[in-house]
Amino acid sequence: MLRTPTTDGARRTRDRVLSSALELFNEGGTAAVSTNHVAAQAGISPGNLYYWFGDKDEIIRELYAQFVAAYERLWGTGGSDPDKVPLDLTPDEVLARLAEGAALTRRYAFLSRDLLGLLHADPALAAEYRAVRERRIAGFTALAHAWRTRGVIRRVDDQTVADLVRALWIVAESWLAFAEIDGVHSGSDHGTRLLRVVLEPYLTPDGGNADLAVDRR
Amino acid sequence: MLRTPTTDGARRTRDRVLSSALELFNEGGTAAVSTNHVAAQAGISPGNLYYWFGDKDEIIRELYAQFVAAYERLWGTGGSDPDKVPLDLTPDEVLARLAEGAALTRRYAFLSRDLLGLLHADPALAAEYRAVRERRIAGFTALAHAWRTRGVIRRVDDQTVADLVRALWIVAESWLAFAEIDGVHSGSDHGTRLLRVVLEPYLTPDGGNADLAVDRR
DNA sequence: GTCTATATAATGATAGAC
DNA sequence: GTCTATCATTATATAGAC
Repeated sequence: MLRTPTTDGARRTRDRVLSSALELFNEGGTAAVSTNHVAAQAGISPGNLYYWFGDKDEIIRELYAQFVAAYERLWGTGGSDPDKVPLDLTPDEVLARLAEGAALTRRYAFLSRDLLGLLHADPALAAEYRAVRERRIAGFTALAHAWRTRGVIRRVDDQTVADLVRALWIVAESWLAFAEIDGVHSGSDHGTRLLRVVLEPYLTPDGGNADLAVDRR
Repeated sequence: MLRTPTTDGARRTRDRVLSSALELFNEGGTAAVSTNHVAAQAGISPGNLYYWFGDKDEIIRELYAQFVAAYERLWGTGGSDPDKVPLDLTPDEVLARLAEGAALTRRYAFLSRDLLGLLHADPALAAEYRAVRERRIAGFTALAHAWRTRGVIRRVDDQTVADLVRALWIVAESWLAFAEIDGVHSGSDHGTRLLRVVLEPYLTPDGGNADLAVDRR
């Protein structure tokens, strides 16, 4: 509150609305939080909020876009195409990134709880979600296929790969909300454990470094 | 509408409120549906609805209770204790029941989308959910341990069993809402496939009928 | 850009007649 | 039990002054 020198002391209001909304949504859920609440939290008038956003759904969409951007920054090659998952990632590296992703999931916790309902109610958000999901599922599927070729995972058929990726996706998007219900909780490694229990049995014992796989344990 | 001979033409109104609410919730989500909408759909006055239910949350809780009752009917022994999962079930039988459960999940589709958010907003519902979940997780965990003892599943440690059961739980509760987002859809076997891809690799090749396990494929 | 003031509508909920 | 009537409250959204 001491600094606002830039030409656009402007846009800072918009950002404050977003961060206020995020905070309130995480606490009370999107259904219980009104634009008035958000404006109050941001320290502006309700009218001002409507100068920056058309309605509540637009705020939600923007927060979702922030989440997606952060997530793709986490997974992307860092290069030109932000949608491509690097095909040279090892399972351990993937699990490490998933652990980092847990922090993001926590930061946008309301999405874990409310997103499915919001998608059902807001076609615009649903369209955005579908587009993102399609790209990312494709990226992970490509990685899984690369792993299969290199013998990192077992030689399961394409349908199994597709199902596996989807199961992992569901767990990755939902584990936090389920964990919250239990009250007190383990660190972000709880999510990682759940993902690992799904992925791990598909990994070959040797990680693709030998031709003969023998049953482990 | 031709028959209402019983002394309580009474209670039928309550049931109509519940079925109307279920229908509207499944269509539009709990957030978008008000008690007024439900009353209109049920063909009664808003005031009358409040004769039968204290508020909207009470209707939701009742619908959740219906869902739970139906689910426990599906999984119970049929005997005295409805909470116990029969320990002699085979994996195939479990998957078969899961397929049946998919129909239930579809019937109460709004729960797949809204439940996590509702739990966060309604402590009473959350308490009920936790109690139910604890019993059922315990039941499935007991079954998994029985399987492990009989060699139906591999000899993984307790933590892995716990994580596996939780991962399956998450997928079972969420797959439908995720599938809905994609638009058109496969039958209820899509959910079964996702559950199978998680469970299947933990099964032993011989289902516990031999002492030596050899790697399959 | 931001505020104040306000319009409009919907919501949850109650009181009392039938 | 059920309805009609009604209320206080809240929400979204806009208009216009500053």
